[in-house]
Amino acid sequence: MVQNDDIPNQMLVQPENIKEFLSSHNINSTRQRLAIAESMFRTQQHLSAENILEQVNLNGVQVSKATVYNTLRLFVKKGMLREVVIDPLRTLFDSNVSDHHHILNVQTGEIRDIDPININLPPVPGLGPNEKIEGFDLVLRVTNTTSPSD
Amino acid sequence: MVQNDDIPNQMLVQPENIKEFLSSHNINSTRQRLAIAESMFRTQQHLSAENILEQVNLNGVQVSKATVYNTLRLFVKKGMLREVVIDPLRTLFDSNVSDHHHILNVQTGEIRDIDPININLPPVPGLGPNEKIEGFDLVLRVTNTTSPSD
DNA sequence: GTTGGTGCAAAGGATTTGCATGTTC
DNA sequence: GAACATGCAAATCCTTTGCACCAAC
Repeated sequence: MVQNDDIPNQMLVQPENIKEFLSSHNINSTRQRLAIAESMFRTQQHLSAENILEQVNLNGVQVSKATVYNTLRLFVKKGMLREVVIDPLRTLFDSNVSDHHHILNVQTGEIRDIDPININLPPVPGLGPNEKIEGFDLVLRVTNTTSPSD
Repeated sequence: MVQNDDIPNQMLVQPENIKEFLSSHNINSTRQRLAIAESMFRTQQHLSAENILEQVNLNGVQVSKATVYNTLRLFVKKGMLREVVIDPLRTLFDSNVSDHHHILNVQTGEIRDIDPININLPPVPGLGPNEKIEGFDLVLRVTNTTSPSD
């Protein structure tokens, strides 16, 4: 039950800790995985495989796209990463695996995390007799009211 | 401005009405569009382009996949169809364009519509000063409590 | 015959697969 | 050297683009 009120930087893994972060999840450290993990867990963002590849390359590490995908999938399987289905064009990966929801700015395309909103769902009409609610994904669509110039 | 107050089964378009349904949305009828519209609007489902192609082919109409995609996009643009981003593998199209949300059965993969839930969102913490909530997408993840055998 | 609309083959892009290579015992 | 783990080229699959064809005037 690791839940912070101010989640911000707790999720961020310091570079020197990445090796043990991987090993604590039963993942062998390799050059490629370290580079990918560093890009992924250093900042709290929603990144595509393409984004990760760019960052890794900027750090001077040579990795193939296939490896980026396979590694991100591995991280998801190990519970270190969460897959986010918002953008129909690509899968995004979220290093925040705690319970939370998302804000999508439909103008800028920006996606941000928000703390779990305390919603008590009213009785859901269409629920089958044998179905139990496991959780819910919520995406708030927002627009800019004014030009963000001031 | 064609909009019904009680949308439920009104969305289902009878085959003989499909032509005028299209023309009322300023869409010319063609063999391909009629076939696609028939498959899409006859039943209330969430269908992928692939699904539509299968149905159209079953009805003995020859249409290319590109045309299926382009036609579905056209229908979305005209407000006849809604794009649903839930499945990371493919885009789904929902013939229910009224305000509503979705149930995803994580075991079966089934997606169903539910009526708009009357949620009053508490003040959202991470909202920017210039951002206004336009709406929200809600996906309830459900599981089967018992085997659905009885 | 020119203009605009329509359908689709081919291109493009995201993701996965299968295999070659490296590592461990 | 057998068994397993790892990385990536090539394959696959979803979706879009660009252009050929057709109809209306």
